[in-house]
Amino acid sequence: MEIRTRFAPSPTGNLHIGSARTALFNYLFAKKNNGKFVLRIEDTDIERSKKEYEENIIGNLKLLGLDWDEFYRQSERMDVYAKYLQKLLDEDKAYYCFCGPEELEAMRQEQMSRGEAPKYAGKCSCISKEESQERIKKGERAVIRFKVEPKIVRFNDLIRSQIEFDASLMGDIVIAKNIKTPLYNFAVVIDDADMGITHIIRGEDLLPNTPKQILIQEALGLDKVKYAHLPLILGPDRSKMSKRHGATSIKEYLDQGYLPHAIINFLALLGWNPGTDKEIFSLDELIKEFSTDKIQKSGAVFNIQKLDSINGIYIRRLSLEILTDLCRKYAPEINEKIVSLFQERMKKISEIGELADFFFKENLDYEKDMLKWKNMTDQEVIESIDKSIKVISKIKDWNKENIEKGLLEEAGEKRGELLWPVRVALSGKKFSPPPFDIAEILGREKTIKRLDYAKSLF
RNA sequence: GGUCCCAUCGUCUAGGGGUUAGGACUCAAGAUUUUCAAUCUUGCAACCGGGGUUCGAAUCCCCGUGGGACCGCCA
Repeated sequence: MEIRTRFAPSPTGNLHIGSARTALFNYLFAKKNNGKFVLRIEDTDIERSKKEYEENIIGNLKLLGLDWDEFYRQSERMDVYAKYLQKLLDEDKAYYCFCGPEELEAMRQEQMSRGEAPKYAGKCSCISKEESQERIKKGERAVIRFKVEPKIVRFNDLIRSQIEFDASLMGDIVIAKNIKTPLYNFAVVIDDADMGITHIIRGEDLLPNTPKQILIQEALGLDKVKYAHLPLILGPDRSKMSKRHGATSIKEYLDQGYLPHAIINFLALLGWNPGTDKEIFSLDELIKEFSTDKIQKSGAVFNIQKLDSINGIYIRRLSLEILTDLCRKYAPEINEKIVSLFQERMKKISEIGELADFFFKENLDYEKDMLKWKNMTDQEVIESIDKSIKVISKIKDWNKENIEKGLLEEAGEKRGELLWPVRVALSGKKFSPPPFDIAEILGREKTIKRLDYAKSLF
């Protein structure tokens, strides 16, 4: 039988880092098994669903390389849900509930205060079909509740093995606001069956929904599905990662200059491992190596330093041409020559702006004391700069090899004393690529101009 | 509070009865550099606690403890 997985986000926000990993695992599992990966937009909540979020999710999924084989939108399938809803109603497996929100809330509070699990007591379950039809006709508002059978629901989770819930603790659940507006727990079950989904891979936060969905599935006589509940991605305080922990959407990381492949690689390692020491994987390699029994049971803290480190590796592997292209987003005037100086210094592409800014500034702004190597005196710095200017003026073929050769010869044993002031004069920074490389790109004229300026500070 | 899930360095993890408990990130030191980065070498650093089972437990079992998720007419 063909393996079919799905990623089913609701378009109520940009693609979340945790959702992206869920999508990735679904994708990997499907591809690994020569199956299909389905993307389904869960937009039954028209209030909260926004087109822009759907576009963000779709766009970022594509950027990450997680292409889907089939696409669905729940809002376009309302008639399907209505059909099944009616079936449940007809078979007395669901009923209309006329209880108002206030009434329900009061009941909840009371139960909570008694230390009980809040659940609907089933007040409206005995209203006859005729009566409820009449009341609805009269315009009374009613939701549809599913009759939850009080039994132990057991299922096998690919990651956690046997799990069981006592359904008698749940109460009858609301599955639709009305016949035309189904709710999450109902719509998923219909869709997963309808779309032939064989494996549901999703976040652990949905574990408590599973027994409800299984019960609905059984009531409708639909095919069973296999489950795999992924551990959550955690913030530094070990709670579910959320906005207060920092950036949570893929877009924010992309904007900061993290590479899609690096993000994928990092995400894969968050809660999964290949069982070997290998850590750098292409998407294809991940497909090859992926297996659910290597998925971790406990949550994984999102460690930005690890992401930085992986991103650095990917940046260093990029061709200069591609990297330069990417850098232009942050520094439009940049060229390959300059980028080459920073390729091994970047953790993320966005850093290029600050790293290379001194190439584009007319005047550098730095403390004059920065020009001093160790405890040089003012006089020594001036002499040192003079020497450098002299050497630089005489260089015939202007390239870094010759500049280096000339300066090094002049420096003799005292490299720091000669080279440090040049570095600062040319870059205005303490940390920079070698001054020879900078000088070469700057050109003789600008190089001397900057050295003159440095001298003028004294 | 109820239900469910989880537990190896600070973090991500390997290891599933006998290991000097391994790797990666971070951090520190060294080599290389005039600096930073990159690279290489070295180092610091962990089996939540208590009981069992066993010749032997990080590993199996039980009980604690700790952490988390969920308890919507959201998904």
